[in-house]
Amino acid sequence: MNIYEEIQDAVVKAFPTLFGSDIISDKITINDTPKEFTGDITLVVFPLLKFTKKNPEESAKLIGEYLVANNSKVDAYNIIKGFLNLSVSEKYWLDDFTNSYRQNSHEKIIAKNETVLIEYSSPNTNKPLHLGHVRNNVLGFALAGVFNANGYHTVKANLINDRGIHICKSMLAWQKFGNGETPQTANVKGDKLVGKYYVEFDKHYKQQIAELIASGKTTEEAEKQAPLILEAQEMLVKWENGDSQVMELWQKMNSWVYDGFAITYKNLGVDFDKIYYESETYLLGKTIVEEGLQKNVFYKKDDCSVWIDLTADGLDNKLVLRADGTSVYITQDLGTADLKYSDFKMDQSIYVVGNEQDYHFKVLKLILQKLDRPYANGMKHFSYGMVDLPEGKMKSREGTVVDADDLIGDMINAAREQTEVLGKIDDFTEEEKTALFRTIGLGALKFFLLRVDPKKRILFDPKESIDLHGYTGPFVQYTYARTRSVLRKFEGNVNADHGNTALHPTELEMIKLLYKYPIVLNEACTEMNPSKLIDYAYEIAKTYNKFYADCSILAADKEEQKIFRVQLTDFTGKMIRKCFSIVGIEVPERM
RNA sequence: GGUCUCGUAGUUCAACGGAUAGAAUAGAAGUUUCCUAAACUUUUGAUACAGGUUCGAUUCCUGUCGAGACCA
Repeated sequence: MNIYEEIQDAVVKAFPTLFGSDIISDKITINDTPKEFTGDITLVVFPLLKFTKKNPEESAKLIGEYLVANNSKVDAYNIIKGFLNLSVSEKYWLDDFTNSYRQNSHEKIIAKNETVLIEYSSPNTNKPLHLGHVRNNVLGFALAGVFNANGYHTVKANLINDRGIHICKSMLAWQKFGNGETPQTANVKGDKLVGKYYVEFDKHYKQQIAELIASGKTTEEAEKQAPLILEAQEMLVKWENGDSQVMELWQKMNSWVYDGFAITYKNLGVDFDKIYYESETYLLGKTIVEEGLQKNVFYKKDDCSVWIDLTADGLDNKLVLRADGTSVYITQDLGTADLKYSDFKMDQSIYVVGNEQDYHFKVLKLILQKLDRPYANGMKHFSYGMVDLPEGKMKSREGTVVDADDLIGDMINAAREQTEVLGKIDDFTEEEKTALFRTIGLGALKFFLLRVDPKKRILFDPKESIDLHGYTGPFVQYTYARTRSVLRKFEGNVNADHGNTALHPTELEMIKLLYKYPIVLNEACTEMNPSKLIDYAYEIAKTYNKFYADCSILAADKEEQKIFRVQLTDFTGKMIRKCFSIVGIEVPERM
């Protein structure tokens, strides 16, 4: 039990004796005391007045006196307006630090017997990954890390959209304009090559539309009748019928893309436990449609299309199978959901997908609930905001995207430039340097993407490079490197007894901050928000740097003081490393 | 047109309904015989607008204006 919970409990227990009435713990609001006031923990008294039947000051006084008298951890109290500020004894904080340091951890994570499946990334195989995917990947990986650190068994899944009309577009364009070009002959990554033909398709398609409009067609007619789109549709039909030539082309081009993706994933440092392919799951949904018709959850229109009426739930009628019997997106998702459950029997199934699909996932969950799927209630849409450019949304077709590989490369170069100017690592080998620049560049990128509330959209200006100073990954990494440097120079036993030295205010602040780790870790999980850990790691780094400036560590006056400060340094470094490792950011020993 | 998000310093982000709205960056001014100055210290600067609920509203409700997404 942490100190916040302990005080809350104590207040609940005190109520009958103090005021002759009961109180439920929900009514008790406990905050950290703002820095400008004396105290550590603040109890807001206003909500309790109904139960104390006394004025704020008197109620606060009684509670304060009780806590000081009955709880050895509470040293003193003061009252300002309706706020009861409690001071926790320095001994409590110090003892907690000492114990945690010995056990090398603050946490007592209880393994939960629950499986959480996290689906993220989920790319299309007709184009390379861009910044939007990078946010998805970084978030998905971090979220899995958060659940894992909280004791859940996690499965990271990637559902690859490897079929459909968009794939046929790039296949067709390559066939028509490619002259047999391959990643080897063109010397580009496979996903880049395929993406090039996707753009190529669109270029020619637009040209044909323009020609048709010039010859008197409406825009709508032109879009439907352009020869290229008709050919692509024909190719899709052939694909669905298993035409051997089309299948061969499809397999060849997809394998190029997978080779390219593998490189990008590796550079990003993300991975997966299970990969699903839509080409293997898209048919499964159709049997569920049959089932839904039998259960009268779905209904069939005269044209044989199948629908579900969700108006009673505040949504619309939604198509689940087209009149020609082909699947729509949601049909495939129904099938994949069943497959995931039969594979992993997960308790929670989290979809890391952009907020543009909020409606889609509401519908998906509702349908599966109506079909009595046991996993339906455990489905969650981790809905994150889009990454927008100053000009607006990124569009692959129009080439207005920030390419993932380019971005990673740019970040690593920026890290290289800034590091070399400082000249601190001239003794590094080339390999060590390369690894360091990668650590810093990716650290900056991931931190940038993770520091924001996932639900909010991010504005990214490619002209302004991602910062390496201030509230950034490298700032925290630098602080870690500092702690390591101190540890390298310290000659002595880190595990020696530090005694009970009087603490400098910044030291105390540091200990209190470190104390919060389990609370933050839990919060990041229940709120599904990795940015909580990012923010926490930053706070630790900031406070440590202040401590570093305020207090001399290795040249401390007394030996016990030195040992304490070295231990604080060690623990801080380990904490930074732990937080960062959970969300997928590396830390360097030197930088 | 319908549904759903979102409007906080010049800019990018914080703030379970709690105290004097925090950071970073940009701007101004400082800190290096000493553990890594990618650091530290000081300083300027914001809740779109109008109502309502509340002891208390950036937060909840209503309307206006503005941005975005989805559904046709």
